Amino acid sequence: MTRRVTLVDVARAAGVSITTVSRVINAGPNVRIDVRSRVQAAVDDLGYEPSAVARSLRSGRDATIGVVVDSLADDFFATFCHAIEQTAVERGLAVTIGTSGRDVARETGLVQRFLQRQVSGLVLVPVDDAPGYLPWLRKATPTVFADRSVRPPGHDCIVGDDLDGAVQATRHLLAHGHRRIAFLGDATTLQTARVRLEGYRRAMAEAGADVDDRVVVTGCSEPSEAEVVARRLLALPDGPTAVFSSNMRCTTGLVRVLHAEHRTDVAVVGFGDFPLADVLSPAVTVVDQDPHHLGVLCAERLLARLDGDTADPATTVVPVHLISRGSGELPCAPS
Amino acid sequence: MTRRVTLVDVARAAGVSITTVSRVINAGPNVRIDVRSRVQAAVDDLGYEPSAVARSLRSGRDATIGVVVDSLADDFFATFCHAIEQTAVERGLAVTIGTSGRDVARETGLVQRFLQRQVSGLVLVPVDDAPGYLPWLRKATPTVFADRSVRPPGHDCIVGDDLDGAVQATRHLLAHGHRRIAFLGDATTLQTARVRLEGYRRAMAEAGADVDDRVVVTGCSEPSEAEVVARRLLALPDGPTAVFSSNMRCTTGLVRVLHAEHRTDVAVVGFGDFPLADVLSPAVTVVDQDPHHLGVLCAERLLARLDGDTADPATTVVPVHLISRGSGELPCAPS
DNA sequence: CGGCGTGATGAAAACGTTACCAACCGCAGC
DNA sequence: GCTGCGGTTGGTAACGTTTTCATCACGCCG
Repeated sequence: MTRRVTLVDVARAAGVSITTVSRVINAGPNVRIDVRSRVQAAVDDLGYEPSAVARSLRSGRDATIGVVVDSLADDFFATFCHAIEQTAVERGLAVTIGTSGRDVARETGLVQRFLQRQVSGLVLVPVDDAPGYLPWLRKATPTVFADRSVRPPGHDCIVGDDLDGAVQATRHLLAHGHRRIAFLGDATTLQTARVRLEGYRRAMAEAGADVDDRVVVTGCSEPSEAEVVARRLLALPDGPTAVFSSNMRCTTGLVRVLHAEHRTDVAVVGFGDFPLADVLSPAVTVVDQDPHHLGVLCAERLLARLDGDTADPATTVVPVHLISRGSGELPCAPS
Repeated sequence: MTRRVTLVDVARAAGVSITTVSRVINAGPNVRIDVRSRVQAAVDDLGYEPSAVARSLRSGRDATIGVVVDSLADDFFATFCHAIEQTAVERGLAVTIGTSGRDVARETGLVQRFLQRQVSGLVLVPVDDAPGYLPWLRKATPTVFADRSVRPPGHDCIVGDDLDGAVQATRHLLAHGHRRIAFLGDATTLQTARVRLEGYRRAMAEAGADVDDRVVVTGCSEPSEAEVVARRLLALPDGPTAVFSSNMRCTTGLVRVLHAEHRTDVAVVGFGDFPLADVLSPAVTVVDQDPHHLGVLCAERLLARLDGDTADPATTVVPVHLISRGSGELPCAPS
């Protein structure tokens, strides 16, 4: 276990002071060309690598951004994180990722640990609308909330247009003659789930269609739960002729059941695109959120803040758009 | 911008020395009960949070593990990372993720930066078999190589049984009467691609089946490339009756083309499971690698090393198994 | 010829923590 | 009463870097 090579070692080898070495490392000015090369030689020779930790301590900021998402096993969040990593690494920032599993306590713990780490910035997908850690980060660390916004206002948030997306999806099904449209969604403690339900109800009301609460199901957070619910819905005597599945996990569960039961008569629009949605039979019509774009926007906003952008924090609503592929255009079967 | 609360502040508030505060924070022994509570009160009062950076500098180790994968947008690696994060966070370790994009230079750069950060350990999916940075980390930082092994030996590697998986897949197709079996794979600079091709050739030879090099295609790293190749293969006058697609990206491209051209006569076995593979028509037979399990194994091996396990580094080969779903069991059409 | 900017260099003080060592107290044993 | 010891404390030196400030040599201008 050999000791780490430090500035002191390099300085000694080059016969200069550590200050000079530091200047060379950081391409600072005011170093004679011959000294510079002598130091550089010593650096290469000894295999010196600067200690990011010491730098962080000295500067008070870690060149890292912290990201908290629900889960990395979810294609949406994985793509989102990928976009952030891509954007951040270009700027020399590392990305530390934590998964909350939609658990408030875990999320809070992760944020706390990121702050202890003195990360330069945070990108958070909050489980709760009003996270308890909000006071902890007031002004201290630039933070961008993603996918779900937080209260009170005064924070940067970048979210998809959940309301409009849900309205579009529901209208689309209505336009194809459906009236008995089921809603499948996550727990309404989640903002996205709540807003999408609201959009669904709004579009239904607007069209004068009755909403039968028996076919409005919330609380499905895993595909397996969605499967159970989907089976139940399809087995109803006066079952729905169409389903608006308000998130990707529900959609995969639903699609799996439809496929297993060979039900090609039920129309489906899902919120959130997913790989191979176009290869299913029928291909699945979805409202696309573009997680990659969302990630890029979050990273860029954060980088701007790190660069000193002091504009008022704002909530950016990213438009979503419907991709017709077949499942959403199935006509309403005459009863 | 208020200054950070440090040990000094707490010490002053509690009327003790920073040493004592440090002891209280770390639940150290030899502190009188009343002093302990007085300090604790000051900590709570001032909202003191220990600086992870200072701790890292002092201890010489950052409570972080670095992970480098090809891409987070790939379901395999995303699930893999998720498993690592889950396992690591239980032990109080943060996870910093970098994506190499299968670029050796980027991979090397990421490793270098992780080392500068003095991460406690590394989990790497190496692009190259003999990474140039190997000497840099000799003994310094516990490292586990995942998915692809490295030379020379002497490192912990945890890989799937690519050879056996490829043999299984090819035999499976042979067993269903196919002789003209195409191979679709990534660039052979990648170990996995190379070994899987070897497994394919071995199984073909073993069965006495000819390998027509026109239907052996490597170099497809993206679904879009695989699509182009798949179209070409299917258009051949004496096209293959079956395809062994040696990675998930190829499989999605291939499946997309088969679906678009309504070719349900071509048998397919893919290497690497993917979401909804069971919902396609026909459902896709795959060799499953279980990325989650792989991630857990990597994390556990690394944690063991951090705990001082000094057993000889070893390469663990995780068995893979074939999941029959339909596409691999299509019989060979009589010509 | 002397004052003086200017460019190159070094010394030393942070950053916030932990760990070693010394100091101190009270009490038991001789 | 003195020694020794265990339980508590505090002082201080690291950890490796950046940054401020001082120093010094040099050449230019008045």
